[in-house]
Amino acid sequence: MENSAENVRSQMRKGVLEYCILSILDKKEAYASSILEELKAANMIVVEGTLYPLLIRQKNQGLLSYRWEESTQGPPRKYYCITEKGRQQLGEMDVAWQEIVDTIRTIKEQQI
Amino acid sequence: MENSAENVRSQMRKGVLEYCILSILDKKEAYASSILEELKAANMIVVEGTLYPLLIRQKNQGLLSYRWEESTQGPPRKYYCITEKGRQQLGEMDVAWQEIVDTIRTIKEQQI
DNA sequence: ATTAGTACTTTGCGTTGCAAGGTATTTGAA
DNA sequence: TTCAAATACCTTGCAACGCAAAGTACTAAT
Repeated sequence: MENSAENVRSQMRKGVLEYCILSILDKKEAYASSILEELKAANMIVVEGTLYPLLIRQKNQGLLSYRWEESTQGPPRKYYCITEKGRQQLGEMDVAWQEIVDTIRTIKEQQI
Repeated sequence: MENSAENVRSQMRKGVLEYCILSILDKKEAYASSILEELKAANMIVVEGTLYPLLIRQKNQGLLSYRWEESTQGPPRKYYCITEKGRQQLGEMDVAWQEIVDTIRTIKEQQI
């Protein structure tokens, strides 16, 4: 129930994940498995059961769109790409993220 | 259902709040209302219904302890203070937070 | 035909933040 | 004395989110 170290990381990931997805798709379109790899490379471990529903949510909110593309090795892939509305939201998230970073710094800096 | 800007901030707060509380109490003991004020001053808006259960959770996990103290103006206050276990957890959170900040930077930096 | 690999999806659970409403104590004015 | 305002703590019900686990489907190679 209490894995401490890993649980701490898991909790902090909440809310930042959506921001990561939009940031990744802002660079270039990608399908779920490739997004998973990029997150893993950036040290942000996420599992399928987390990512897929998130992509669907963001699509339903109009932040993403997708198209199917055949693959030479396996089933077709669902390539997601960010929409105009998604870019707008990403802009808000950039601001929100900077605010949170500043907030933590403020709280920490008052230490003597 | 979708307040965008405010909702974005609310989501990002998740998981970081516990970190903020421990950081604040690592400096000096405090009671709920004063913690609320410090969070507000640091631009991290939180409401009572969020903070009280959180303090109780952290106390039940052994991260915090408390003592009652009379007030000259109003009902007695519950002063919380961080425990040794709480300091340990705070150390882990410091690491986890730095990792997340680095992760976001990594993802963002690859942009051209 | 069967297995392995890749990719997408769903279900059920526990945790968390929040809105809203509630309880209790003290002080000061009517 | 009584009532309102201020301060402080607590609880309930809801919705959102991450995750473990299990499921579906397509392709290629054995």
